[in-house]
Amino acid sequence: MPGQTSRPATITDVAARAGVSVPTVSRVLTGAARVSPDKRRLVEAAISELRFRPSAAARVLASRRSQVIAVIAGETSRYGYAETIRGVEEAARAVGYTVMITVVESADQDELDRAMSATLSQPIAGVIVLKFDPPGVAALHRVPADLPVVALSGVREKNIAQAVLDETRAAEELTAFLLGLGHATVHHVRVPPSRREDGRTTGWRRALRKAGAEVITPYDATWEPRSGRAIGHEIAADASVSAVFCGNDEIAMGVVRGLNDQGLRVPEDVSVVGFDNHPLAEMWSPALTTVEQDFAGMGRRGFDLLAQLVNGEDGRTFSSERPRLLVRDSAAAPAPQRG
Amino acid sequence: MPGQTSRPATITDVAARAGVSVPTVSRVLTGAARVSPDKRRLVEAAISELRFRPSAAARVLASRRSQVIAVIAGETSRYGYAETIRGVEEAARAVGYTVMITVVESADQDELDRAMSATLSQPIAGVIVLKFDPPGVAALHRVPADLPVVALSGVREKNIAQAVLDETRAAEELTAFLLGLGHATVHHVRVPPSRREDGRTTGWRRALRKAGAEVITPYDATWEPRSGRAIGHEIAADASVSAVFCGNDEIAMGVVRGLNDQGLRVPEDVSVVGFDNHPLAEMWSPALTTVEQDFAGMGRRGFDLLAQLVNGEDGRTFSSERPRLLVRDSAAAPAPQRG
DNA sequence: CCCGATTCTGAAAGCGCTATCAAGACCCCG
DNA sequence: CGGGGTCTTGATAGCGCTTTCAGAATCGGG
Repeated sequence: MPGQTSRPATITDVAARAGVSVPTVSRVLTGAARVSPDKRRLVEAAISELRFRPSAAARVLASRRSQVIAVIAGETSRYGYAETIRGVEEAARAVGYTVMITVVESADQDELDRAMSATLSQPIAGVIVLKFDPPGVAALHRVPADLPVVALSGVREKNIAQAVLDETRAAEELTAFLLGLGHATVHHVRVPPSRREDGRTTGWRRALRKAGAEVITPYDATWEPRSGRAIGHEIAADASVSAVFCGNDEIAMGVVRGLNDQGLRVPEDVSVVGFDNHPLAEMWSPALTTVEQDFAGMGRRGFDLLAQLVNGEDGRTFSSERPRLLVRDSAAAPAPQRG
Repeated sequence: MPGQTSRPATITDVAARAGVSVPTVSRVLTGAARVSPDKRRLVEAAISELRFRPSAAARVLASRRSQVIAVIAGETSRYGYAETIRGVEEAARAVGYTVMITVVESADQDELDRAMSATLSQPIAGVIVLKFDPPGVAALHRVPADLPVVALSGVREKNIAQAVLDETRAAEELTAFLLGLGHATVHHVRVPPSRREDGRTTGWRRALRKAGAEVITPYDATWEPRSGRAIGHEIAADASVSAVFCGNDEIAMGVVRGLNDQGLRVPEDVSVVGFDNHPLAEMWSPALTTVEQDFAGMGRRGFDLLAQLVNGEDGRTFSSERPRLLVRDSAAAPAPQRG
């Protein structure tokens, strides 16, 4: 058996081995046209004997179709990002697609182009952009117009195919919940926003307005939990704060820790709620009241939407998911001595 | 300006526009051979005017070289996995490579082949396997022999290029630290192991043996923090437990929470240490004593190693990283009334 | 038993690029 | 001023597959 370890088998080898023509092998590969059962059997046998694996590069070149999609994101490691990507990958894998990951760290044009060009020159069927942060937003604008693209984010927008997680409504519900507990107002610690104002902040503001509560300028946190801790220290020094809505659970945990550092108890002295339902949120002491965000689900739907676009189906559709409020132990009625 | 929105420009279009031959354009693209400055300028102008972006598919087909690597992992979302992948992507992007992600959920051969074949038929330069769990190990065995491959894991092995994070030593140090605090022995809660015995368990056992301490059968946790909490409940009921070494920080947080649920304090009643230095470990109350694992660094080195292999350089090398012990507040001398 | 309709199959032509090779241009030195 | 380099360039031939397109084979109905 010569050629065992030599170069990988090509479609020509398979055709020769099976005693058929190259196009016939191609036909059984793609399933595009009918092939008689006996030839099909011969071809399949040859394929497995030769351990033939079609070259995606050649395939793409000839067919002008690809089974790869690119995911462009400003981050990959934090909870929301990682889960979203997991959802995309899962849905993609289920239908034989592979996903490429490209991280865009900066919104600067040149850096962006450099980071994206390697990926965009790959043969990809479409792009999914995680529009969670400024680099994501910038990346979205630089995707070539001829490529199908789906944006994933927390806020709806026009003229673009997207899957969204309705942050605004979730934030509004959560804030209203806090207000319902009797807090005069709710302070907000926001995570780095993707635009002038993210959905979480909008929802929070909206709930406050509806209730006629005072809207206090939000604190700005980074993605690092320790930035939340520092803000917790600030908040501890301000006796007017009785309830805090944090942009995500990790920041909320930092805030709680910062409050504890200063001898304040949650929820007895200050109520704190998070966002996302991070796996550790329920482990935290006190268990964090938060709102669940189905990132993986958004990722899956985003892929499904992209698949539709790739197949030339309608694309202006978008799917929104209803968030679920998780009432746990970190929020309670306000303490009389604060605020 | 016709063809503005029509099909993307090809190298032929560029050549025509610049008034040179196709190979000349190719030469400025690849930088493989010298081109006179004036022709180079012409070509570059044509490229940017036409917004030409070379087709990676055609390139791969003609040159038999690819700028894409595949990362195969059993997971993508948990801390260690996500960080490792982040490191790989970072190093890859720095030199113009793109990374493809493939998740292998099961170690079952058929499922594995199905999940991997989509990726392996892509034109990839090499593969990085996260050998953290059984699916990862199984995947490693099914990578075609002709493809450069690097394994990433916590334990060294022979005959394979790999980047490792020396878990065994780290676990040994951490266990020895606990023993040094005066604990008679240290209990272990292990995360799903990648083989008969993972490095963390080995290091723990080794430290115990060296100290002549009793080796108690480990508790088995899943990757879910809540499994740690359940184990915390078990541990609370066993008064002989005074120190617990958890396979990772997330499990440790679960264990601490489980202990708290039963009215036990950490570290006053029981000492608990984690592993990895998860971003929330220092936020936790008490701040978790743990050992830092530079997953991203391992990912970067893994990529560098793979790049060497791809370039035909020696590959048996492997880089190991020295873990760093982080002593915080979750471990203390044993309480006299327990154990 | 003939003819058009239906399957199935193979020859040939690319897909967009790189690799090879040989030809032309230019240089230097004896 | 001729011979042997060194550079730069273009013609040509694929890379491994899919896609026409047309021919061969089979079938059914009148």
